[in-house]
Amino acid sequence: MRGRTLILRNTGLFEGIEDDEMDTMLKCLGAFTRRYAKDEFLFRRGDRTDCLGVILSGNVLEIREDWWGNRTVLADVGKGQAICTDYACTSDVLDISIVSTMPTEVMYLDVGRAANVCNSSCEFHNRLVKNLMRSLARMSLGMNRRLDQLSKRSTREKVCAFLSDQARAAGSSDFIIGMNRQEMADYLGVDRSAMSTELGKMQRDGILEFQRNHFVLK
Amino acid sequence: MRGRTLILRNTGLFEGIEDDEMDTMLKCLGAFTRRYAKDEFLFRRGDRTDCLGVILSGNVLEIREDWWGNRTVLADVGKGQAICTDYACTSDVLDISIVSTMPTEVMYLDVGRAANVCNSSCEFHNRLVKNLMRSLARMSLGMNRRLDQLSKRSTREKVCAFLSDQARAAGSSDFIIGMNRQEMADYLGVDRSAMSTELGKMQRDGILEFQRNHFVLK
DNA sequence: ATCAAAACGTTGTTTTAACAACGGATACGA
DNA sequence: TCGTATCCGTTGTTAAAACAACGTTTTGAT
Repeated sequence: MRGRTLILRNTGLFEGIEDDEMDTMLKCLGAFTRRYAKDEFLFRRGDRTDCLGVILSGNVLEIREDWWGNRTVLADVGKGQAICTDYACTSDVLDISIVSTMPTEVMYLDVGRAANVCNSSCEFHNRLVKNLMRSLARMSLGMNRRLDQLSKRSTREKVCAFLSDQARAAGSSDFIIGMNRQEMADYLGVDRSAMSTELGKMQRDGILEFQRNHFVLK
Repeated sequence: MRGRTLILRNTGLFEGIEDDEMDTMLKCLGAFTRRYAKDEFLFRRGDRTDCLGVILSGNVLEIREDWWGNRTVLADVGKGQAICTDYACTSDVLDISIVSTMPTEVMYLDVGRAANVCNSSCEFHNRLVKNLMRSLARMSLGMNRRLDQLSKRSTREKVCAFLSDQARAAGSSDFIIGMNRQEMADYLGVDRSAMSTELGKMQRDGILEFQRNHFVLK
């Protein structure tokens, strides 16, 4: 149970809650774990759930399928990350499917119970609710920034928005990014070589300087 | 106060809470209102707030500015809609500014208080917390869908993703959309005429049919 | 120190989308 | 009913991004 505690902490849901309170909390949340084989569906489009899941081990993919059956991998979720948080909070029907890519163990926590003050001595309940809200809000803020980047029309605009956010996150106009060019291009939905060319132009235009992953905005 | 009640209900935060309980709730949330003139800043980048705001009257814009000063209007927020929900929940510094476009009245609610069980008889507290979480999660789901659309490379893929979502929302492959072509194109970040051409091709390819705003996916 | 693989930037070519302009259809008010 | 404004689709043109291929630099393991 010690290993699990560490993984659960990674989700940010249990910040401010002592280790020795965790077991109580988990009971209070109706926690249970489930194992999946490789290539097993955890959820299919159309399902509902009141529980969010924390990946204890293994790996899953979130997949969306459009009307004509075209599939998109929305996210690659690994150890210590959560799934279904949004759906559990809204009680909405899932419009995605979730499938394992390897043997996977998931701990489920009932969100409905989290939002109800339980009868027992859960003075940490408020804390958990705040953590959950903060987690939801953080996701939302992150997506907002991503939307701002992706909604830009040109490669240059996307790059500008992306680098501005990186600079703000780093707290400086002089910073290092944790992605290589290919990852950055995929993230922005553009071609790697086209982006490389654009970065070159921007440097020549004098609005930034860079070598490899080290950028300075001007 | 009656008019306000109706507007506040529109936010979805007070679902399941009776009208005569509202005033108690509002006190409990430290509610207060503030008026702004036209072109006044409600918040500037770098500010913090513990309160979400509900627009009682008027209109505001959410604006993001990148490192080089390029401005983007992220959202146009009107009566009955909320601002700063995410920032209030995370206590993060705002990375956007919010400015009024006309005389505007805003009611602020302290999110921190919402997540704490108060001493008085607020049995509706849990309800409010659930509503707030649901609201956050709904925003998140909506943004996820939008991201799925915008992250597509080609116009056709974007249109496919968009129409699939519309169909799912309508619960049928035969549906009517509430946007005109220009709005739809802006939403997907593409050119209107290019999109129109693409829609024509898709119809010729037999994967959908449409007249005006009436679509049928095949 | 050497080698192989990965990462990056550059160039030329092809494909795609943006842009501009226009005509027909539709909606709406006078 | 007429006239006007809006909406929509189409076409030809221009601009931009994707694509493919390649040489250099960097990285990391042996």
